[in-house]
Amino acid sequence: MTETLVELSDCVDCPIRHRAVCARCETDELDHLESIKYYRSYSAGQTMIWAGDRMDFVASVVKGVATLSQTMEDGRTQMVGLLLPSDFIGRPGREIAPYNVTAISDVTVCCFRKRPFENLLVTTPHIGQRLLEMALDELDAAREWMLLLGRKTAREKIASLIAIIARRDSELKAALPSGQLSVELPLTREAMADYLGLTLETVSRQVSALKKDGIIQLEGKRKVIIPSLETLLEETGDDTDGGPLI
Amino acid sequence: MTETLVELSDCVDCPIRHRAVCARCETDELDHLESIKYYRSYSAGQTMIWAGDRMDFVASVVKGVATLSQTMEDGRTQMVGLLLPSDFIGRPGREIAPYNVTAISDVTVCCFRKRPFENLLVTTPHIGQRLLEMALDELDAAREWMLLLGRKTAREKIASLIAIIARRDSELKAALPSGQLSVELPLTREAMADYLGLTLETVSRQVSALKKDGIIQLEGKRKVIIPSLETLLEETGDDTDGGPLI
DNA sequence: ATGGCGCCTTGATTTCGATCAAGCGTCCGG
DNA sequence: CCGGACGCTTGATCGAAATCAAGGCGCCAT
Repeated sequence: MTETLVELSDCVDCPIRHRAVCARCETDELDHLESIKYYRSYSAGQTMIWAGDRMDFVASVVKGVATLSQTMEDGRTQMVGLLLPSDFIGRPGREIAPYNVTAISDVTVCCFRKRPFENLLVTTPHIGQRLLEMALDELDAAREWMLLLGRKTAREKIASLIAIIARRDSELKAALPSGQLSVELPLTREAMADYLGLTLETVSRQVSALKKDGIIQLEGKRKVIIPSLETLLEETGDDTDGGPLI
Repeated sequence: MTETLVELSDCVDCPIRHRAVCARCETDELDHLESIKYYRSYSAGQTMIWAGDRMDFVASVVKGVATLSQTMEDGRTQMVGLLLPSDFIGRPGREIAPYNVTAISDVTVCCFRKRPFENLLVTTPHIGQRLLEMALDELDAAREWMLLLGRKTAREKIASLIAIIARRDSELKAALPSGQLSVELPLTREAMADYLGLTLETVSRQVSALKKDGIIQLEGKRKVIIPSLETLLEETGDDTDGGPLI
């Protein structure tokens, strides 16, 4: 479980160095972080944090995909966050976790003990600044998501999800999103349903429908080929220009 | 429109002084803010900012209620934020407004020119710290809202909305929320529908149903009397203990 | 190899909320 | 005083997604 962590023990070589909460830190600030950090790994399917748990750390996702979700007593669950490498877990000043965090694939996180991290937040403004930026980005994403949940049809929801994943994939690889591109869905049908506020049956049906209509092609259950991003975007219901919001 | 603003020209006497973005500022920091601020008023129903507009200011709501909303080409709209006194409008570093901001009642805002405000953000950490706190609070609210939009029934949505407004009302007045309490809905049925991802007809029907079932009483169209908060909370679908999340 | 399990698909039916439609009360301006 | 706009309610019908149900495929462990 805690296998080859030697390879990522050094902040300078960290794969998420430029996007995570530490992105703006100078070398000496990194040294402080280095001294309070430790790695932890979880295997696919494992619950990393239960809602209601006391949390004595905050963390950055280094590798893998995790979800943030809420569950009602009768079992209805809604995903409220999708955590990818460089995303932040936890909230400074908060004792009790309000959501479940679940590893969707094998996940490695870089943890900071909460108290020392909170102190750093006061002393090194670069961390707070970056954290604010990340929180505002998440807020934007949450609001786009709210439009999806409240007003989009099942088909539009599926198309939007595929587009969202494709977009993030392509900005990760810095690949130009023209022509035919393909995406590996990191989610099961059930997780997609929890993301979109649907049932897994509806997800399955709508994926099949998009395939039948030639909007997407499937390779196995998880790999999606997008012949034309244009066409896919038309199915999302969003503004067609898709101009990047600044 | 810009009538009696003399009365709120001084930060020290400001009604939102202790909750807004300036909450943590020292007297000298307030002086800086004072020098770049100006008030603006809007009347009920007026659109304050259009999505796509260039924004050269950020602002705090001082008085009244406004909404943040997104609209799709075909007219479907989803509210993504409800702005009450002390809430913040705009994002440092952003040029273009991504959402519509609409005054629901007569609204007064305290504006800061964007560039000077961004400079203050770097020089006075208290503002950035408070802004981070507010952003994280909004993120929590957005996530609760996502559960509502994705998984709750129409009846649960209505009950939740009334509970949310009642909660905020009572913490504003610091009134103890025991026994019978009453709430003035600041929203039309249509605005409630946009908040909840419903149609206005469904909102109307479910409000009537809650009334018929004795969960709430109505005084006029807008004033809601809650005989038992307990009973109302049972209708929201949320965890019954309702423990305050820290 | 075989049985079981996890993940997914597809079909039949039901249901909740959307849509279409009519009408009520209040406020406001002519 | 009247007409109309606005906000709201209620009824009838429709439809999209949920629910109920069955079965397929790939994979692992016995």
